[in-house]
Amino acid sequence: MDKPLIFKIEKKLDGALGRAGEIVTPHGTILTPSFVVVGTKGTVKAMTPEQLLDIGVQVTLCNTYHLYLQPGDELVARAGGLHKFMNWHGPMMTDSGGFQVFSLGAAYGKEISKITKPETNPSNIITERSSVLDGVPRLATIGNDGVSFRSHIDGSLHYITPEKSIEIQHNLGADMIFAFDECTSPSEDDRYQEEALSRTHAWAKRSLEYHKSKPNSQRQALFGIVQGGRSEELRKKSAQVIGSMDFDGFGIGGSFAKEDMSTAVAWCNEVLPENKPRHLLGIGEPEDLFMGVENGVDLFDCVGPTRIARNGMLFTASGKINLFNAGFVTDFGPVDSDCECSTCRDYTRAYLSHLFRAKEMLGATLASIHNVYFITHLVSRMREVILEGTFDKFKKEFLGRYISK
RNA sequence: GCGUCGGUGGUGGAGUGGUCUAUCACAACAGACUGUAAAUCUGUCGCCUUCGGGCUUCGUAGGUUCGAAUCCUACCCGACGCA
Repeated sequence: MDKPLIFKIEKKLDGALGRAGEIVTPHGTILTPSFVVVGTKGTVKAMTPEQLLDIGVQVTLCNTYHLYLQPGDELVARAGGLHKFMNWHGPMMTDSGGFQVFSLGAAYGKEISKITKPETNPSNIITERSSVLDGVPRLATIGNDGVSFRSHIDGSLHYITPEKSIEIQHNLGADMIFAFDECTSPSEDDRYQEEALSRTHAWAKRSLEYHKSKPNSQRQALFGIVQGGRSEELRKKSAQVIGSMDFDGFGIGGSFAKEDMSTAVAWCNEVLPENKPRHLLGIGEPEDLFMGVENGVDLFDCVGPTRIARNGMLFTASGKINLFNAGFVTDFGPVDSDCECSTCRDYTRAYLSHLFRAKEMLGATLASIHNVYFITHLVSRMREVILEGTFDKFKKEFLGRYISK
């Protein structure tokens, strides 16, 4: 390969931004749209890479910030790179640490995350930006040049700049890496959104320049990240600015109010170059995946399927179920009778219920296998129906049955 | 038989005269979780309620006291010790 990434569109959705295609990376080809399973610390929690392959997972995403702190990116490089270190030999992405600017900074200690609820508690609104919140020091503070992080593991102070993020990601060696960005909350005011956006753009440029100056740019693709909050003007401006830089692909970032998400994604993808892959960062509820695919997203990653699995919540064709609920104690049927995963084939709801109540770790594994299978196959099914020309029908059938809470 | 200690809500276990429906933990019952500080977090957890409150509980039965899970007496039950 003379380029780190080749993207081809096979078929577009009529009258919409959606498309099916493929991304060729040094570690294999990803058929898109595709769901990227998150393995933050170099492991998809509770699962082995063999299980991921059995399920049909095509690509994983690990985190720069976490691996930099532990075990350290230089150690991973000495181990021969992250693919070898964690025994995942397929396509891999790393996030830049940009999300931790948000989750350990402005969002620290507040009930805000990727999706901000409209009825959010007033005390969660971000009113000031000091490094101390109610007497508790935040773990991240933002400067124009980079971000100071306090390690959540041992409290030590670290400073990450766009160049540092890329350097770490070069040491980790993923096929697709991300520019360092600042994710903002929708509750920030317009002035702050604008200020943060210009910082993200400046950081994107620095990330790209540093990346291009290194030989790793021959084998690692760099994605720029579009921000801009809920403003159409800022989203489109960001898509324009980031889209015009020489990135190999693009991420769409931000923390959304649920009802803003589809418009924000559409604004970005109307402007972003069509011939490069787009990744919607951190989104993974079934209804959101349909929205994203329809609006031209090729890749999604999300901690949801694995996190909720570990907490006993499983996807089914008719909605999520909580295995802790009393009714499942004696339910000897499969988790989802329509599902073909090994958990549904070989185990019952009653057994999983027992494992969770007994705090047995196999419960987390079996539940994760199911949820990852469910979401992975949902998205790959979306690809198939785009190719078959029956996306709308499939969407209607699925969402007609699936009750989201 | 005598003696000692002890019997508290589903469980363990605090509390030893008023602020006690009774700390806390577990269990149970529900809820949340979207680029993972997450095998985590939150709520409920005697009965009734028009959500203001009302009623009933600390082995059983009496008693002392303005007031008892807390003090006294008897009984029942358990553990240990001595016969």
